[in-house]
Formats: sequence, structure tokens, C-alpha cells
Amino acid sequence: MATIYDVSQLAGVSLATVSRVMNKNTNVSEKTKQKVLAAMAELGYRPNTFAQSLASNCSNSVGVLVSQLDGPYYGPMMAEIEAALRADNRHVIIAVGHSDAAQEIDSVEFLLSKGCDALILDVEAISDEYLIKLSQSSTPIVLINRYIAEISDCCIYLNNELGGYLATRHLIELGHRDIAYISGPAKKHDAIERLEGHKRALAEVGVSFDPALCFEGDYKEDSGVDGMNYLLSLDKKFTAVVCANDQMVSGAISVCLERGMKIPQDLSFVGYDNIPFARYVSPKLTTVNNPIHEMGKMAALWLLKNLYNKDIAVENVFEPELVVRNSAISI
Amino acid sequence: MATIYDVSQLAGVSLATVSRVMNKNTNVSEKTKQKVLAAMAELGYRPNTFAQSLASNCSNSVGVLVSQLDGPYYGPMMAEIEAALRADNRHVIIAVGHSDAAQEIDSVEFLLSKGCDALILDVEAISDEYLIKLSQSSTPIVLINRYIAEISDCCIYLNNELGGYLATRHLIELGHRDIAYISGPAKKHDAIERLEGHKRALAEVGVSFDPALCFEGDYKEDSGVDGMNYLLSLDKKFTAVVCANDQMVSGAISVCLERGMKIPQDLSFVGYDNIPFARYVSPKLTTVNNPIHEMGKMAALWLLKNLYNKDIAVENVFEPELVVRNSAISI
DNA sequence: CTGTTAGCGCTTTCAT
DNA sequence: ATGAAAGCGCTAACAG
Repeated sequence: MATIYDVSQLAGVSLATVSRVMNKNTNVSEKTKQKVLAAMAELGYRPNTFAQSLASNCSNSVGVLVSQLDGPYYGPMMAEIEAALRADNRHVIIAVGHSDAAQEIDSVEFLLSKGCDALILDVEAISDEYLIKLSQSSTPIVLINRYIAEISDCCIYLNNELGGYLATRHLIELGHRDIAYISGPAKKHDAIERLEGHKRALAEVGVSFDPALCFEGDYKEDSGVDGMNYLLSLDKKFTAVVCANDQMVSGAISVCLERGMKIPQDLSFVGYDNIPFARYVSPKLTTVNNPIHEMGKMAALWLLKNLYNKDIAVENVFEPELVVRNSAISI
Repeated sequence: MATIYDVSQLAGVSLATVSRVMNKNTNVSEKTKQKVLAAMAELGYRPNTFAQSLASNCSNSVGVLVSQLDGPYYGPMMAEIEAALRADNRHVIIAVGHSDAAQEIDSVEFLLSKGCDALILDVEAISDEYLIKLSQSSTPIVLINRYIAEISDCCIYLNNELGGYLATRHLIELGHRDIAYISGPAKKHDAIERLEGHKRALAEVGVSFDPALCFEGDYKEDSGVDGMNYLLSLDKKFTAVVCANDQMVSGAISVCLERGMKIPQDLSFVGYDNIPFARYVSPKLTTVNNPIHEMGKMAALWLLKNLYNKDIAVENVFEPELVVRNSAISI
């Protein structure tokens, strides 16, 4: 592998000059620059990133920590982050936290030990305190799907409460009053907020929230199955159910169909996230759009702006929107 | 940030000794080792990976190149790769090739320029020649979802032809003879092989393959929609359709349901890949299992064995299996 | 505009 | 078993 030294010899200049043309330093005459470029091409020169990182103390890499890689949720986000960073010749190192505090912290340490210039974190279990302290270290972080007042500037998040509100209000407008709810894990921020929105919509029309009609799932399809079986076993009337994410809706609907029920005729459903599959299942899901890919992109842009000094406008909070399809009809 | 020098001073030993304990070199007395370890802990020492990589010419990183990040397909694979490598303290750098030759090559160069120790590639558009030449360079590669005779040792792949055969034979056993087919892109190896298997199953019972009943899709849901609309517009009889992947089945089925057809009563479907959603859509999909996550894991193990000298048994070819659910019934 | 030189933090002979 | 010292390839003052 050719080194910067080989290039300098071939071009008949010094190491420093070669380094200057690589780093687009303007203080190089056009003529010298061309000589160097030619020499690089001839040798098939490729800079050694480790030497660069060691000398410059900048790795051009950003670590991305997500809860899981195998669901339908993080793919679009990762895709946007990769694309935005790649366009600027930075690379992304991935790590998975599995929604567990110990593993999340371990992953953060891991990414830090790999010399990332910055971290994009989608973490649920790590405490606010830890993150606040982390944000004060020399490695910048940006938080996706989480809002912490003390470090709000680096938080990119969705107005989850509003989404929960929109989902339930849609059903209310369709005439529903007895609405069941399958929520996400009670310890996750977004799950709590979505449920809050649901309650607000209910309260707005004077319907009291019935805890018995609320099942705590874990955002996976199977817990939608469990939740639906639970609700159906109840001796309670309900004409609609909102689920805190689309994966749980699909699980819930599959239970109903298996029991011979007609959806949405017998029961209306509203989901959350608008994952790609939502438009291909039957019935097509009425759901709340979660612009997770846009938030991923924004996180990358945030870094380009704050870490690599690009001139970019960033916004921190995203608004969810109701996507009306066929899983919910008027009573 | 503390350096190895600081540690050596605190422990009262030389740089070399500190380096030895970090690298688990045995030639260090237990006593000295403990002193060093204590010094490291006290300083919160974390080795600088760039200096390590520069000096040792080993980065402990592997590049993973996939076609896309936002489908349901690669997530499970990435998850396994990340987990296996992470367990051995290596990290993964991701890049996306978008199924385009130029972009795939660009991504390979990108990963190489980032100093990866090895590459795991799931590429479709890059030529065999390029890959063969690449495999002869100093950076080891392992190919997922692709078989190239000349470098078969580093290929981890599925017996796609058999999968295609199993899908169609299942329908034949159910009594179907008029079977339509929605294939993947004609230029992709796996799409071709799956179609071959379909043809073999047909030939086995003396049914001739009708090109008019075969639509070329692109593996995305929308092309399943297009394919179904095309087939339905034909003035041909068919009682079943096999799709080259589950995403296209879901698109195809959504068209039928929208037209008021009953699935599987009016038309049977068999898919391919067994993506997570296959068991939650209605009807639950009869499909061919594609152990993509196992192949991802195997690719990672292959590297651990061949690059990092772990003692692991690897297998190169995986066999698909039919998963019978509810989307196909006897005629 | 260009060259010289001192590191960046660690690994790895080679001595002892 | 331990230490001294020569790089690994590049960046960034500094000097001219």
C-alpha cells in the first residue's frame, strides 16, 4: 500500500504538500496540486485512516445505537443516517442496546472505545442523569425519540402525546366511545406519552378511562395477540381498539380474524408508526405516521452542523399525522 | 484521556509491559500485571484504537454491505452479524449498495478506505470477475446470498432453486396445475434460481411453463400489486400464484382483497423468505423459509474463524424449508 | 507557496 | 520477565 511518502517522492514534493492537497488546503499552487494528484492516481494511493485519525484526533465516524435491528422500525432510520453521513464521507458504526440499561450503557462505552466522533442514540433504559453527564463529555451526542429538558438542544423527538391523541380522537369522531387500548411497556417514555394522548382525547368528550380496557404490551406482534385475547376474554363492551404501535395492531387483528370476526365491521383499529407494511395488510391500517426516517436524517444533519460545521437548519421536534386507511370505520 | 504512558508511570513499569498486559501476552509476572491493571483502573484508561490499528495494522472492524437497510429482509441478518462480532469486541461498519453496480463498487471502496479488516458483502450487481479479483486482495471477503464457483469457500448462500421448487411443488400437491408466477428482477441470481425451481416442479408433473403467466417484479410490495393487476387482466385461468418473495405476495394479495376476492378460497398464494410479518398478515402466509439471519451469523463466524483464527465450524450452503400456513389450499 | 520536523498512542523487535 | 527504541502513516505548527 502506497503511503503519503511514496506520493511525495513521485511528485517531487514534501509530505506536507501532499497532506495539503488531501485536506483541500488552499495554499497549494494549481500546478503542484496537479502533480500530486497525478502521483496519487498513479500509485492508487489511499490514505490510511488510522494514521489520519491518530494525528488529527478525528475519525469521521459516528456511532449509532438502536434498541434492535430486526424489527420494521429502525431500518428506515438507519438508511437515512447512513445516506446522509456517507454523502459527507463519514461512516457509521452500529451497536444494539436491546432496550436494557446495562446493555445500552455497555454499547455506549463500546462505541466510545471505538473512537467515534459523535453518537446518535435511541435509548430507552438509560437514565436521564447518565445521558446528561454523557452530553457534557467531549463526544457530542444526539438523542432520537427522547426529550430531556436539560439537554433539549440535542434531542430529536416526536410529539408522541399528540399522536396518541389523534388516534383516539379519530375514533371518537367516528362515533366510538368504548375504546380499548393496547399500550407499549409502561416504563418507556413514548409508550407513556402515547397513552397520555389517548386519555386526553377521551377526557375531552367526557369519557372516563377504564384501566381494565387497557393492556400493557411490549411493542411486539405477539403482545398484540396477547392483548387482544385478554380484551376479548373480558366481559366488557368496546367497539374499537387503539394500539401503541402497528406491530401490535397486526397481532391483535390476526386474533380477531382467526375468531371469524370481520375487521373493521366488527371492531375498529387504529395503530401507530405507519410502518411500511401498514398499507399492505388487510385491512390497510389507519394509523399515526411516525416520521422516524426523517428524524434519523435530522440526527445526521444535526451532527453535520454541530460537529463538522456544515451550515444546515435543524429542527428538533416532529409532529405525527393521522393516516386514514381502512381499519377503522364509524360505529 | 490517559495514555499508555500515564499508565506505565503510575504502575512504575515500561510502555512495553503495559502493552503486554493489554494484549494478554503471557510473559508478564502476575504481580506486575496486577499493578498495571490497577493503574489502568485508577486512570480510567481506554486504549486509543487508532494508535492500535496504526501500529498493529488490524482494526477489528468489518464492513458490511447490504442492498438496502429499510426493508424487512436485512434487519435480522445485520442483527446476527452485529451480535456475533460484538461478542468478540469487533465492530461493524455499514454501507448500502442499492442494488446498483456503480454504487456497490463505490461502497466496497468506501469500506476498504475505512480500513476494515474484512468485508461481508450482499451484492447483486457487481460482476463475478470483480469479486474474484477482490477476494485475491489482502482484505478477506465473504459473500452472502451468492455463489461463485471460483471462490466458493467464501460464499454463504441459500439453495434458492430448491426453495422455488418446494413452493411450486406444494401447490401441485394441493392439486393446482395452472400456477402463475411473480418473479424477482431477471438480472438477480436468486430470482433466476427461484424461477428455475418453479419450472422444475412444473416439468416434473408434465406441466409446461407459460411465460404469459409470469410477471417480472422487483421484490418490492408495489411490484406485487402490479404483477397481480397484470395477471388478473389476462384472459387466462390460474388457481394459484407463487411470488419470489413475501413482500410481493402481500402486495398481490392486497389487490385481490380489494377486488373482493377471498384468499385462499379464490386463489392460493405461496411466498418466499418467511419474513417476520408473514405470520401476522391475513391469511397467514404459506412461504419458503429463508434462514437469512443464520446466514448472517455464519458469515460473522466465518470471519472469526478465517480472519481472527477462532476455532469454529462453518457451513456454506443453507437449505430452505416450506412453511405451511393458510394462504394456499387444495383446489 | 513549500519544506522540516515534532508528535499522535501504541506495537514490536531486540536487548538484557 | 522487563525495558529501550524504532517505527506505523499522517497532521500541523513553524520556518522560510
